[in-house]
Amino acid sequence: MTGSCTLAETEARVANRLRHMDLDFEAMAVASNLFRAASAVRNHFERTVLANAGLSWTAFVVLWVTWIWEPTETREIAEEASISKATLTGVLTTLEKMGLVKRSRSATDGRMVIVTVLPAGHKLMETLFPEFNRHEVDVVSDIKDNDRQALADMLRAITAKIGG
Amino acid sequence: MTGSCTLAETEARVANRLRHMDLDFEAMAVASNLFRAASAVRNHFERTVLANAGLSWTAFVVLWVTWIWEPTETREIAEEASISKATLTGVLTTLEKMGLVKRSRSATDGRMVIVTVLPAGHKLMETLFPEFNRHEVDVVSDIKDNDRQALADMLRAITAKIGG
DNA sequence: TTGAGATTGTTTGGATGCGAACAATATAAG
DNA sequence: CTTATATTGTTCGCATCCAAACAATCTCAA
Repeated sequence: MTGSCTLAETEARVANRLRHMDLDFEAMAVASNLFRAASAVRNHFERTVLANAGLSWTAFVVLWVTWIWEPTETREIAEEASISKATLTGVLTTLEKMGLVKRSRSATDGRMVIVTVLPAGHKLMETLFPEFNRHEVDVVSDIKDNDRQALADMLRAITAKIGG
Repeated sequence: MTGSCTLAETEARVANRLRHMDLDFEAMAVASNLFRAASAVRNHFERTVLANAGLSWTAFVVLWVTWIWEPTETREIAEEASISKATLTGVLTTLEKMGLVKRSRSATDGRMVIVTVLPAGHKLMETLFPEFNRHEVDVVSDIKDNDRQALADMLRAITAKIGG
C-alpha cells in the first residue's frame, strides 16, 4: 500500500542476497525480528502514551525503575535500565528539572547518590503505568494466550545467555 | 555474585510493588523481556563484533540494509532500519567519511539520493556479516531448535500488530 | 504554463547514548 | 598513619536520535 515491501518480501530478498554464504537463517530471523519488534513497540509507545506525558522512552524507563526500587542508587538504576552511568546522569538531570525525582547524597557512603521519586512523579506513574500496561496488552493481543508465557521464557533465555 | 538481583527477583519485586493495580502481568512480562533481550543483545554485539569493526549499531544496520538493497533511496533505508530520515542523514555522513558508502543524486528524480556500497564496504560486510551471524547463533543456542521458528513468528506478530 | 500541493533529503535544536578521563570517597595492606 | 587500589557519579567529546522547519523538486490540474 505504501509502496514498501512486506516483511516476507524483505526476508526473501535477504535470503537470496546471502545465498552463497554459509549462514544460519533461522538464528538470523530470530535476531532480526527481535530488534524489529522491540523497535516498533518502542516507537509506538513513544508516539502515543509517552508523548502525552512529555517523557522520552529512556526517561520513562528510568522513572519506572526508580519507582519500583526507590530509594536506590544510580548504579542500580543504570543496570536495571540497561544504560550507561554517563547516560543516566543526563536523564536524571532531565527528570529532576521536570520535578519528578530527587537526588541526595548517601549518609553512609559519600560516593553514592540516592534517587527517590517525588510526589509529582508518583502521581504521574499512578496513571501513566496502567495506561502503559493497556498498550502492552494490545501489543500481545494477537499471540495466543497459551503462547505468551513461552514467549517471555524464550526472551529470558536470550538475555540470560549473554549475561544481561 | 555482582550483588545485583536476578531477573526472577526483579519480576517478583515488580509484582509486589504493583499488587494493588489492575494489570496484565503476563503482557507486561512479554514487553519487559522483549526490551531487555533486545537491549542486551544489542549491547553485546556493539561491544564485541561491531567494536572491532569501528561501527556503531545503527551504522551497521544502515550499512547492512544498503548492502541488501543497493542501489536504494534513503527513504527506503530509513524505513528498513527503523530510524528517522533525520537520523539517517547523520549516519550516512559517518559511513561516507569511513569510505564505506556513496551518495549520488537520482538522474530521474532530483529529490532522491541514491546510496550504494563502495568496495571497502563490500569487503567489510563479506567478513563482518558471517561473524555477526555466528554471534546470532550463539544468542539463540539455549532455545530448543524446534521453538526458534515459533519465536520468530510471535515476534513478527507483534511487529505486524502495531504496523511496523 | 503556472501555481498549489505533495514528496524528498537536509538543517536545526535539544535530548539521549557511550567510552574514557576525572575528582571524591572508601577500603585494604603495610 | 599512609599509601595503593577500588568504586561511584560526573564531565567531556563525539555520535546518534527525533520532531519540526526548511529548501528543492516533482505532480497535476486549471
